[in-house]
Amino acid sequence: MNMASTNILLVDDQSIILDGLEAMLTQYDDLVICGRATNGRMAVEMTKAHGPDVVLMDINMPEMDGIEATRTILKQRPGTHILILSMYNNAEFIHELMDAGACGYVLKNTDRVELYNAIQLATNGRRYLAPAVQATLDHDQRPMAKVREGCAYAALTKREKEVVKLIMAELTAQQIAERLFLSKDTVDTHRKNIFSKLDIHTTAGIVKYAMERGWGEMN
Amino acid sequence: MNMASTNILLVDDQSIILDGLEAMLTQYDDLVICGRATNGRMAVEMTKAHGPDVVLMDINMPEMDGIEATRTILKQRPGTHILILSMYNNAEFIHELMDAGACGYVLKNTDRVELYNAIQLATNGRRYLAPAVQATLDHDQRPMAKVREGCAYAALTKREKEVVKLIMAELTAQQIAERLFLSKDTVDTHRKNIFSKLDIHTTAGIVKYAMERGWGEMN
DNA sequence: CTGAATATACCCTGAACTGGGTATTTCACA
DNA sequence: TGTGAAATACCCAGTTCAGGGTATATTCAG
Repeated sequence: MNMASTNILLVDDQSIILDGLEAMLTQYDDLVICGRATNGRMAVEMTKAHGPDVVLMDINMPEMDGIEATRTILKQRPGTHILILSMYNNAEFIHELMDAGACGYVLKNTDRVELYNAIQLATNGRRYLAPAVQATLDHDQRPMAKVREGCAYAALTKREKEVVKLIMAELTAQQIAERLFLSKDTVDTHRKNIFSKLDIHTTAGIVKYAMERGWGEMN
Repeated sequence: MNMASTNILLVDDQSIILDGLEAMLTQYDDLVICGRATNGRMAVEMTKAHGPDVVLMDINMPEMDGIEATRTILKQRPGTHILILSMYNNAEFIHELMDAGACGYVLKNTDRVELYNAIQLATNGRRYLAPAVQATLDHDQRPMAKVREGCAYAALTKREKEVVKLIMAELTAQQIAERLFLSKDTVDTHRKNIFSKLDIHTTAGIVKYAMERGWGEMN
């Protein structure tokens, strides 16, 4: 064999997508699905176990998201090529994943041909961004400092994440305080810190932000 | 042939999912993919053109969502069997789709076996709800009146939907008013009517609601 | 052990939201 | 033709939010 086949680890929390990807990709002779994971933690473990050439991974997942998983995987096996497959064309995601060392970013509304091409490029360590993703980066004229702040979502503390979840549950600061046995002022402080970290300034922004990251289904 | 094959129309706005479903389902000899649509309007047209036995359809789509599409399709071809494939296990969705006449409701985190079984049942006009979906219905103890109100989202007027979109864009009532050349009072009125129709009482609720319906990506 | 991050709590102020009304015009549909 | 829905606009009152501070324990990693 002049060309070794590419081992791919599929990572997505929706198994219908895993099934679909698997059925789609096994049509290509040079691709081998060496494993499937349904969250980031599992992806990290399976990468350690199977050493795939390419990890094709979603971002929004329970347990550990695709961004953290990317960082962790590349810390353990720097040679791994990680290709992100997300429904969100979002500047923060893209920046953060590229920083984390992901090899490419394609959208779920692309077709199989583009996906296959992206996988080929990823296999060879070449970078690929879907055209729409590249456009998002190009049109994102915010100063890098602002982008960085927006990227800080992973840096939300445990408590802050709890507050976000209760905000999404349509509770007021007062109600959140009661639920967490805190002062309303403390909840306000948390809220303010969240705003500051994410460079967001309204409740609507927080909820949108959280929903884009799949927090609507969690816990 | 003692058993005619089942013609299936696939409907989802993410073509990677269409590709995946197609690759997965063509493995079954008795299933034939007779068409693919990427939004509700297209689904309606293709149903008219191809007369599929089963329509396998997502809910969140641009142009026309899966709920409206279900109603329209069943008005035109009452014999069509519509199977919903959604990521959201949401009581309002389920109620509304069952009322609209959908044949079943499965989640995107189910596996290919369950999907195939659901398609078989749909083909024969039998109803199927994923276990988790059934559980959601069982645990939804709200009086039917409340559920009905929550189902009214399709009844949001054009203007109300515009307001929702601008709320999601993190604008205040004042800013929305300026954008739409309205009085701030009018925007407040719209907001109140939205709350009332959806049985929601906070901005967070509106945003969550809209995000669940895919309005985050639209327009 | 020490410094940074976290979590807690309070103050103040003005803007915005939420809920309760009422009322007019327009426009489609029966 | 008239009835109802949609869109517009206003009033009032109380609550909450959002942004600006400051401050004190506690925790945790280097």
